[in-house]
Amino acid sequence: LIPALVKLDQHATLTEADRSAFLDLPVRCQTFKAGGYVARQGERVRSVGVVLSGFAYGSKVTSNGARQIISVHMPGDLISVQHAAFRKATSSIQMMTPGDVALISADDLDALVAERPDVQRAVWLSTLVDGSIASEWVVNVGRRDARSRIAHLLCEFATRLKAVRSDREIAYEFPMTQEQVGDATGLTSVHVNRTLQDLRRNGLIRHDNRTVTIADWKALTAVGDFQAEYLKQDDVQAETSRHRVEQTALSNGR
Amino acid sequence: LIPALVKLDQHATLTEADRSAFLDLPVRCQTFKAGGYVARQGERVRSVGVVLSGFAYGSKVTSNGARQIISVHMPGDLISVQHAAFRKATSSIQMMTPGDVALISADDLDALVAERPDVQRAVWLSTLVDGSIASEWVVNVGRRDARSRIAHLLCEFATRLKAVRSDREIAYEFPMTQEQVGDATGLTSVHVNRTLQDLRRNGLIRHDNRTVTIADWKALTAVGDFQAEYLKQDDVQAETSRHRVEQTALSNGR
DNA sequence: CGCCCATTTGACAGCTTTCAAATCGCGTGG
DNA sequence: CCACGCGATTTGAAAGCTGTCAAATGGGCG
Repeated sequence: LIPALVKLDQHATLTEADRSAFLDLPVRCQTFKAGGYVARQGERVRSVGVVLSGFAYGSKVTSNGARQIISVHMPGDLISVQHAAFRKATSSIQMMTPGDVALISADDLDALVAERPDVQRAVWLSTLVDGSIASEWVVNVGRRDARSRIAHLLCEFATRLKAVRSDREIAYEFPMTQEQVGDATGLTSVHVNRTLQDLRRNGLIRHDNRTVTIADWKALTAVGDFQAEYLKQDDVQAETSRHRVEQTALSNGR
Repeated sequence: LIPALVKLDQHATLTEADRSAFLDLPVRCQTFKAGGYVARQGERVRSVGVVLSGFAYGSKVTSNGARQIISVHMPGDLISVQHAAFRKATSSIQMMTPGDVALISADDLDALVAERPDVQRAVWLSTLVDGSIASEWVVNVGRRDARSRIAHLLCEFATRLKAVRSDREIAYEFPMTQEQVGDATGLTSVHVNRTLQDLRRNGLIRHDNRTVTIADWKALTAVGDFQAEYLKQDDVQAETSRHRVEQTALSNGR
């Protein structure tokens, strides 16, 4: 649970007791293959998840069979929190790549946060960031053309993966197929393909297989109309938090 | 703040002490005219709001000048919670109609929820519902055609306004201009106009001025691919909560 | 080496946008 | 009480971005 704790620690000031109480939560780790369901829309939900490795995504399917990806979850992210809160999955969550997810009983988490307001606040704020990302996605699919939508998605990934280093080429593992990019941006895989080629021809990105490299960050953020503020990842604070968290983890033998 | 308390009470079991502590929060009421800004994107935010009357909406503007409405807020809704949590507005919030908003200092709210985990949970869960709505909007603008998008929006309004009564025509005040409907659904006002006419010609709705009446709820939900579960408004519980809340309010003289 | 899934390509259709311009609705001032 | 003014609604024609439908190509894994 350490990667999740690092993220939580960014959002609230947790005490050592808070941190170890969180780390002491009983977890059930589960390994999924790509495409495996962590939750299915409509099902009863009894646990929240923490992505330990790999990528996951949330999606809904419309009555005419189209799929829309509504969220992407990276290692350390809490998933299914909204589902667990109401004990019902309002969307499906699947693995985008093979990976491991730690499952925490919703009852256990409820009990923990009822006892520890700062932990509750940290989890809460992490869900608020998820909401902020969702809002930006509404803008992305609602008001941007294909070039911008895809550019924006690539920028979001780079930022969330903390792959952005000033004045250097940015490269990262990009786990989505072109069809999934289409499902996330409200486009067809065919058009994603053509748009990706266009981005490549213009020297903004390169991509071979599963790795994307952003050749011109400034230009790509301009095309994608990307401002990172909505992700509000305070990296400085994250560094200090990681430090504190690792000490906690060591002292707890995890 | 009573309407907000009613909504919060749906999400957690609050004690009398919780309720009166919430109602005792210092508030500053402010009257806005239509179009007035409750918050501007990028600004520092020091308070959360409660819509007392009228409708509000959140929006973002893209670099090429297009506006996307990302949320609609109705009387009783908490607004700007995400902004207040990070003390910064990541979107603008404006009134859609003239109305009153109660402003609560973010510091005061932070202090309250730090003391009262159940209140924090209630506020948290209300923001999770907002997130659920935002996710559904991603689906709406990403994967549905104009007819469905608009039908879905009308269904969402009817449900959130609790205007749905079985086997009867549904009528409610609809505060959005066609341009705003376009901004919410990712369409142009011109196309919204044509699509509304289409919906009307097909006998699904009628609309004069600011009031919409849904002539065929079943058909409109089918066209809009609308399932109300994601709004998870438990009306039964809401009724009992309202009862409790009004007692609290009376005993506090509000 | 072969199968399967992801990527790529082409031609064409179609939903939505664009750009004006006309009309309507309604609050305001005369 | 009626004219005026401005924003909202309507309408038309044409352009455009994106989708659809196949079919070919490519790449990775058993």
